[in-house]
Amino acid sequence: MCAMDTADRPAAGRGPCAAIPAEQMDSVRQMLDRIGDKWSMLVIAVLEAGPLRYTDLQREVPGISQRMLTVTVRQLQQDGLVTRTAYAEVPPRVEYALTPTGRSLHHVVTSLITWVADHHSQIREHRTQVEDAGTT
Amino acid sequence: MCAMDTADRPAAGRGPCAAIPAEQMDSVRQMLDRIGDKWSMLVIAVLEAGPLRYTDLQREVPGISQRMLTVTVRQLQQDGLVTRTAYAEVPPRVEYALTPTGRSLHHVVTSLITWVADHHSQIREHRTQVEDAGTT
DNA sequence: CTGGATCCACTTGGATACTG
DNA sequence: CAGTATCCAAGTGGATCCAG
Repeated sequence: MCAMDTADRPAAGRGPCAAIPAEQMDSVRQMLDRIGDKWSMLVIAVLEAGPLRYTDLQREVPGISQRMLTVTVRQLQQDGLVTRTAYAEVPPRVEYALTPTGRSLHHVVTSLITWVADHHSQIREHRTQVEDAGTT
Repeated sequence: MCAMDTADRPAAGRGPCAAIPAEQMDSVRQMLDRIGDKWSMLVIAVLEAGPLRYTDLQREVPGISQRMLTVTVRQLQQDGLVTRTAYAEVPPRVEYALTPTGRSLHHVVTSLITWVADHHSQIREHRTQVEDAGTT
């Protein structure tokens, strides 16, 4: 897969499929601002196992504050990645679930988590090595 | 992986492998703070096509400021994702390239870009729909 | 050319308290 | 239970000037 088409390569002539088609560039950046923030990915990952209510969601994503949970799910809702279903019951119950679009993120989330699992120790190691090198 | 099985299920007790192993949870969050920031992914994506020098890098990532480019590449360097090679020439030349670890991110970057390409218009659409609904 | 350094606006995110 | 509102600290990121 060659990252979409080769519309134009104005920059240095670096082969047929240099990087991102540069039109996508901006879209990618925008979406990174959304799903690449501190919590969205985690919420999505957690919701992939099935719908969850507010409190459960907060418990499944350790460290998230009420504020950020609220903000995050509302954004994801606006983007059409999750749905919010409120049941008018005596103890209010609200359930969040992934939309098909949200579920389509599965592959991205999975590959990310897999990668992190494979490399995070290596990266932490390298980070301290660099610090130690400065001690010389 | 287990995060994708049994889509329907009561919310509460969700079994032993609900989503992320919860030890990974924190690692994933930390790494998201790194590679999920505004520019790292873009820089990595651009570098996948081959080494680039500072100025070229800045041109290939439209919108990035000098400061953020410097900050970003330095972080990626600390994490062992890119290398920085300075040539002691008359006009200083510095080249940045991916390390094997950095290259291992390829799959993540690719699936992300692909996903964005597939869904960003849909998301933008949904976002405006929500806004319009509020106008009612 | 390749940055480092500084100033500053804006955003993110946590803590807390309060509401339906 | 499921939020909302507010305050506040820290970080992000852009612009600009400066230096090797």
